[in-house]
Amino acid sequence: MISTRGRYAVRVMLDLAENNIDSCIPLKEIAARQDISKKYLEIIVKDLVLAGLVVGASGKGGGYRLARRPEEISIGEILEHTEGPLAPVACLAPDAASCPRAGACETLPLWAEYDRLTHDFFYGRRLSDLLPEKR
Amino acid sequence: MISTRGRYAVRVMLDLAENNIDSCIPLKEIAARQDISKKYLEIIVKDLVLAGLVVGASGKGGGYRLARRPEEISIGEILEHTEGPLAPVACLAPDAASCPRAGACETLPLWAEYDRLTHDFFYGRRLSDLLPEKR
DNA sequence: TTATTTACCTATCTTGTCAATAGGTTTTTG
DNA sequence: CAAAAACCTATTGACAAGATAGGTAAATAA
Repeated sequence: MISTRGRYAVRVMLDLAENNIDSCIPLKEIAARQDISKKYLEIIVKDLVLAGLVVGASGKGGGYRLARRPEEISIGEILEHTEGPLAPVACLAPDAASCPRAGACETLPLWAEYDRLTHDFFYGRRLSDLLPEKR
Repeated sequence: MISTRGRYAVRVMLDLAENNIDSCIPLKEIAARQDISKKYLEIIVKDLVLAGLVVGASGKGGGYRLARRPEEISIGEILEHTEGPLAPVACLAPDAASCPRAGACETLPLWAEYDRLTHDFFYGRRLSDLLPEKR
């Protein structure tokens, strides 16, 4: 289940993509436009900055802007940096202590296949695909 | 993220499918074979009984058996009855108070598409597809 | 230079779910 | 009638989700 963190992150990124891509946009504006608590967004945007997806500028006239063009940002990236791994089961997460049953597990291939499906889906979509002109 | 409930449920169903499909198998045996706490499995199997996926028989010589043949049971059914809806985001869950933004939401179509993908994947797989002779 | 605006940082809180445990009651058969 | 099984209710501990609160540092416009 994709939580609000990931969903809000995508909405913030999309908001940045839609509103004057070159200048900085203060979080206050985004929060108002998206109707999300600014304080909560701060936590989420921090992850995006750390991931190198957006750039923040302090001080008056500051705000955030995309670090790359929307065509070069995949939804998968946004989700993994805010939600953690997209892996659908714990056994497939990168940090998973490998399960002792893994070798003989009859269900693991099923989860692995779904994992691939999920991964391909979200890394195959770019932020630009969500822009109004594309839809 | 698919939790242990759903994953254990699939393993129990598969265990039932592999071990003498017509007679009853006590949970004690399944728990030992799958190396899962019997007490925890009780909770999970209860959901499977309520869903009409397995049939329980009390008393000595009792146990559980599949209610239908493995070819007629989809993985999706098993998961939805033990985990709840497969919906990847809250806005798409059946009981969701419909979001006021839903009509204009630019990200909803993305989640909806992923929802379809997930649904089709798990309802397209049957328990029989996981049996060793199939793999 | 100073007030203002902004990002940035740390901590706390509440609620709910996950994963499991515990101890009992009822049902059925050998 | 005794054993073995399902079935039932309650509780627990740990952790994450979804925020909220209050402050510090940086940069600019006046």
